[in-house]
Amino acid sequence: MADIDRSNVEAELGPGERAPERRKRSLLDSAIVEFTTYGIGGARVDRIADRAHSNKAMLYHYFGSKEGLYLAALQDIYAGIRHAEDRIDLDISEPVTAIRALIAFTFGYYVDNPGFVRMINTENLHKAAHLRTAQDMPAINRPILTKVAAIIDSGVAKGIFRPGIDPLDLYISISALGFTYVSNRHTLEVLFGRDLLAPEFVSARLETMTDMILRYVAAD
Amino acid sequence: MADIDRSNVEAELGPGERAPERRKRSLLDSAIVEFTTYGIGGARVDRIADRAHSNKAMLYHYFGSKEGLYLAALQDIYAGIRHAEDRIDLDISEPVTAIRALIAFTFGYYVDNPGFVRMINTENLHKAAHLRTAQDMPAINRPILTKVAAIIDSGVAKGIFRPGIDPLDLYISISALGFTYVSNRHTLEVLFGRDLLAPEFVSARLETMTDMILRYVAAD
Amino acid sequence: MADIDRSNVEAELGPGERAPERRKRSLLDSAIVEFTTYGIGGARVDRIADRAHSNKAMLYHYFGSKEGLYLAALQDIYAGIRHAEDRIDLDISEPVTAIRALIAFTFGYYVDNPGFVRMINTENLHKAAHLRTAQDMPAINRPILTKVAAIIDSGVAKGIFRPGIDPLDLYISISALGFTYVSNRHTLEVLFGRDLLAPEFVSARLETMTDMILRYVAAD
Amino acid sequence: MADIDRSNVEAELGPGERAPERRKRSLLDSAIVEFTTYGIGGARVDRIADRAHSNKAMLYHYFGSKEGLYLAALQDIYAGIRHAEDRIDLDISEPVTAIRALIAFTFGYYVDNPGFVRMINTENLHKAAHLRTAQDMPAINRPILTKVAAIIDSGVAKGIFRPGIDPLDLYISISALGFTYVSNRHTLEVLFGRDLLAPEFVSARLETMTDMILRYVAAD
DNA sequence: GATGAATGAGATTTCATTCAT
DNA sequence: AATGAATGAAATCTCATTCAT
Repeated sequence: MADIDRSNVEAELGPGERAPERRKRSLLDSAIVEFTTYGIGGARVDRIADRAHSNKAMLYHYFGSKEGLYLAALQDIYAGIRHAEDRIDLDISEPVTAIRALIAFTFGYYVDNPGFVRMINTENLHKAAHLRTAQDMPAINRPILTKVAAIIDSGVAKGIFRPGIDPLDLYISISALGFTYVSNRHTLEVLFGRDLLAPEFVSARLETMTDMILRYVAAD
Repeated sequence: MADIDRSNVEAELGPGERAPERRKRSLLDSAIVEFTTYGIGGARVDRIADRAHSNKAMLYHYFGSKEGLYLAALQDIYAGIRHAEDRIDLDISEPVTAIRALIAFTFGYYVDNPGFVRMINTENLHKAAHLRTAQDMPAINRPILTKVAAIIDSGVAKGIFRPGIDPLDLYISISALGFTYVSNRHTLEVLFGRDLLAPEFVSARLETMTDMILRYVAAD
Repeated sequence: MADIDRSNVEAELGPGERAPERRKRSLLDSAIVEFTTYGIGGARVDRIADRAHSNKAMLYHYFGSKEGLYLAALQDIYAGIRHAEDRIDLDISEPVTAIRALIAFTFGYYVDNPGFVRMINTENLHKAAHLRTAQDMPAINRPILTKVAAIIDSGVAKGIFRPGIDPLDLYISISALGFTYVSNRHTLEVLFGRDLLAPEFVSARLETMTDMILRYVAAD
Repeated sequence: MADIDRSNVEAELGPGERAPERRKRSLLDSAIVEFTTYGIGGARVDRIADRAHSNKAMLYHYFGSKEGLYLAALQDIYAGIRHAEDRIDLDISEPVTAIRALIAFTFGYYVDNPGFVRMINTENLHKAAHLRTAQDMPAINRPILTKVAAIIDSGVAKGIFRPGIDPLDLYISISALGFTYVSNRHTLEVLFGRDLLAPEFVSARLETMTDMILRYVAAD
């Protein structure tokens, strides 16, 4: 599955891992591909089982239903980005550098994990009905907001960022500039004839994003 | 169908419209709701026919297949925004005002037409396979790029915008800042607990977007 | 379907009957055979559809689910005996003759409609869970009790039956003497080596039953 | 398993019983509950194993297949009643007392062992196909017929019973009056609104049965 | 002997599409 | 043009049985 970087998750299982965990893992990976390719209604449990070199009975044994599998896949997707976010190394005392790193990480994650982007879109088409049933999502996602706030505060304290910027609003802007670029690249390509994921355009995009955010937060 | 503003499309039919056109219209409207709610694979032709107070045989008579109906719905969605874009009144000689108007229109269209946003997402999940088969999409979409370019050129000529800004890149930024906000509002709400479509947040968002774009294009 | 006499039910449909009613009828008949042969859990919707020269989709269209079909079959079975009971011609003024006729009818119905007997058994194995959901069963079944009571009262008034006999208790006795004979005939045959449904044993049984009931109700 | 009185069967195992016997015993008990609740087709080996606090592999180890387990359960059920019948203490020289005791035992066994009743019904729904494969059923069941015949003969000899009564026919009548009462109590309750197993109705039923049989056999 | 994991075959149910009128 | 009925194909889900340890 080229689409999705699973190395962080696999790493949680040591050499003592039991086979069932590997089974579940490969079913989950297969499910993510399937759900993000065909949507929930279009996904086929047969294909999911086959792609995982497993069988439908196992899938139902572990996840109960197609919907249960989707929910597990969704939570896995969020666990993946949370895990990655925890590892970003930000030097808060250098707010410009820190915000550059955050932008680069965020955009990079979207570019490297199109499955993540597709899963978020799929879940939004369902009005987040499944995510709503998951536990503690706000708690899990608070850390990233805390990081953004710390960077803003540091920049304001140093007099290089202007005050009054809302952390969530800024985070949404950072996310949006990269997310739509990746998410809508297929229709944009048809409409405007540009292959947005060509390396030169990806790096140009990162530059635009960074430039735009830095100018936005800069003290006048 | 509260979700989707069809007034512009309906307006194309005059008082002399024939009943079949109304049939097709209501099937299309129903299809858009269905496809954007359940995805292509999850959409049910029964529900589409019922919601349109029509029947499946009519649907097949007019659109040939579920896929044909989807394609028609997709083209209808794009016809809607093109139609709206044609009507924006931009005074190119006032580039700041013009770009403000363009941002407001773009964001407003997404907020007012969630069906549009959902359809774009659905089509991107399918890697734009259907849009690719539609004729002349680039030609149809060139006008909006031309407008952006004209605004940039005017601003640069006046010395208030900096040179070197790529029109498509700028347009993607404008679109992205609003699109993800609307598109991902459900998951964002669950993750961060803020109702993004509450009026005060919508207007705050427009302000952020405008501020961000204007600072980005401004000559130093 | 040799097992079940459907002539009374079929008769309700006149020459103006619509095809769908015939479809439902043959699905019901097939279902009764299937459920009484294999039980609810052992019944196969494939076989039901095939036996009715129909298809599974129709079955689901009309009855919603296997369980829904079972419920419809159960109600049909009870409608059948109620219908037949309504037609028994009893001369209350001749209580001995009347009770003979009632016993003969009851036993005869069990012998002629083994599907009825099997369905009752199946439903009792399920603790009447489905029958409980059907509407107005007590109301539908009151007429037979009223008949038994009228016969008893007439006999008592004439001084040939003894007083104090509970109608329901008597009806259960009449039913039981024939029901178990039909219902348990297979195990009884294996255990005791007698083919209970051989004509001579059937008529002997009717004689025993009649004798037993008449001696039981007789004034001393 | 409140339903089924297993004390007599358990008693066959002495204090020296080995664990495997207890395993088989609890699998059998669980199987009887399962088969009589859901029928053969509806029974689930998973549930049987779980209810016995055992596992499916054990079940297959001991009984070979679901069908084999059913057969074992069926034979166990018959062994239970045969065992109990062997213990009835009948004083043949007092035929009225003896027949009263036989009636009371028979009805009591049905009331106390609903699992027995349900199993007989289940097997009859399958046309006794399994019982037929069991060895020597007629031989095993002859003793009860012998007892009935002895009582009749004694009564006739004493001039208090009339001659010409067929022992099997009489036994079927005794059985039937109680069996249907227990077997069909669920549907009867729905149809006629009486809780037949309430103690007062159970004892009234025994009285009716006894009265009916005694009047039937009485010399005129 | 004992057990959790695994699976092929088959069950129920659904659905896009077509037909008859 | 319009519609309810019909259906083959395929979907989701289940289950008796076997395997590996």
